[in-house]
Amino acid sequence: MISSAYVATESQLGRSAGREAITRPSLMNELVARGVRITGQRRVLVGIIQDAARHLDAAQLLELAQKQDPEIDRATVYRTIALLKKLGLIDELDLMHLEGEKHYYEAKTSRDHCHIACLKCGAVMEYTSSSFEKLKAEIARESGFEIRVARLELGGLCRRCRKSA
Amino acid sequence: MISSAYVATESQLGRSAGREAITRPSLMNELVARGVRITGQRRVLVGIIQDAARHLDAAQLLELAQKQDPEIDRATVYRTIALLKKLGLIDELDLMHLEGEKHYYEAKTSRDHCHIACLKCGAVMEYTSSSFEKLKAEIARESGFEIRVARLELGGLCRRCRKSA
DNA sequence: ATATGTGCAAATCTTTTGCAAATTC
DNA sequence: GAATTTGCAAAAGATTTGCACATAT
Repeated sequence: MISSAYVATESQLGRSAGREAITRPSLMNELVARGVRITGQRRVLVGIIQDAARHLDAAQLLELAQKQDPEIDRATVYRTIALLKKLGLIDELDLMHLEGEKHYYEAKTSRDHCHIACLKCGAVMEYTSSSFEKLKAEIARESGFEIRVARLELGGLCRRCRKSA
Repeated sequence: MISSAYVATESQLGRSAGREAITRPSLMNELVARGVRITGQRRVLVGIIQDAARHLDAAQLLELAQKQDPEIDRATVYRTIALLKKLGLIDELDLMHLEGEKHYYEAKTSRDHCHIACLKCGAVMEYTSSSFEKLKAEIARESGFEIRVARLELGGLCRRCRKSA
């Protein structure tokens, strides 16, 4: 079993100097702004996703949610994820399928960022870069597509695992 | 149900002038070179993946394989995919989960490329760019990761669907 | 009051696994 | 002949769905 160590983002570490700040708009506010009906379950689930220190999959989200409201059902979790995804408020990740076929979720950030997962220890690092923005613009221009979602995921060996190999 | 129209790659269209050529090394040769045991089933499956005009999921691969050898089993398909993936000979894609949670496979190309899927009609376009290579190099440098696999997938509206919208 | 969301349980879909028989080197 | 691979059938894991009841506006 792979450990789920988690390497903080540059921005979390305050090392994003020189780059635009990354913000995560309030999911609740977004829902209200779009006239989405607010239920107790949605409050709980959205709150957890918003404040999560790491990427959660549906099962983990359910587990955390049930600590606040034991009645919350698996189905509600999936339905809420589907809603947020449809509204473009969360991003879905695979993290290179490090642990089975789960999907992981995170509140959408103001700028797209990529995820690098260590194939050995499972550490996940986030990375933002203006080069990524440029690449997306280039692809949009040359392909004629209007890009709605972008997902860049990388797998490899983190610094520590490279050394110990 | 989303149609699975498929927009050819630049390279397939011969529009890759000015860029390095994209090649798909022979999977069979690679297997032999690595001393992998060659079975009838592997010959069939690898041949289909190699020559596929579009990205196939496990079920489609099974279906095509059974036309050549009705005895081939689902399990063998998955085991072969796992083998090829482990050896780094194929890439796995989600195509933004346009149709459920399937995974799609393709023989690895000499250069990484990204996939843009139309969220409306399901068309998939491939795109290669030196900017992508540069971005990967930048990420590797700044993150300290040794990158083994890269997957860039985009979702949006293709030119045609933008117009008809 | 009415449309919408929820829990429950069962169903679906994709992928994996144990094991005896078959195949490859 | 020994090690590996296969088919089969069953299991596992993730996600979805129908439906009667509950809830938000």
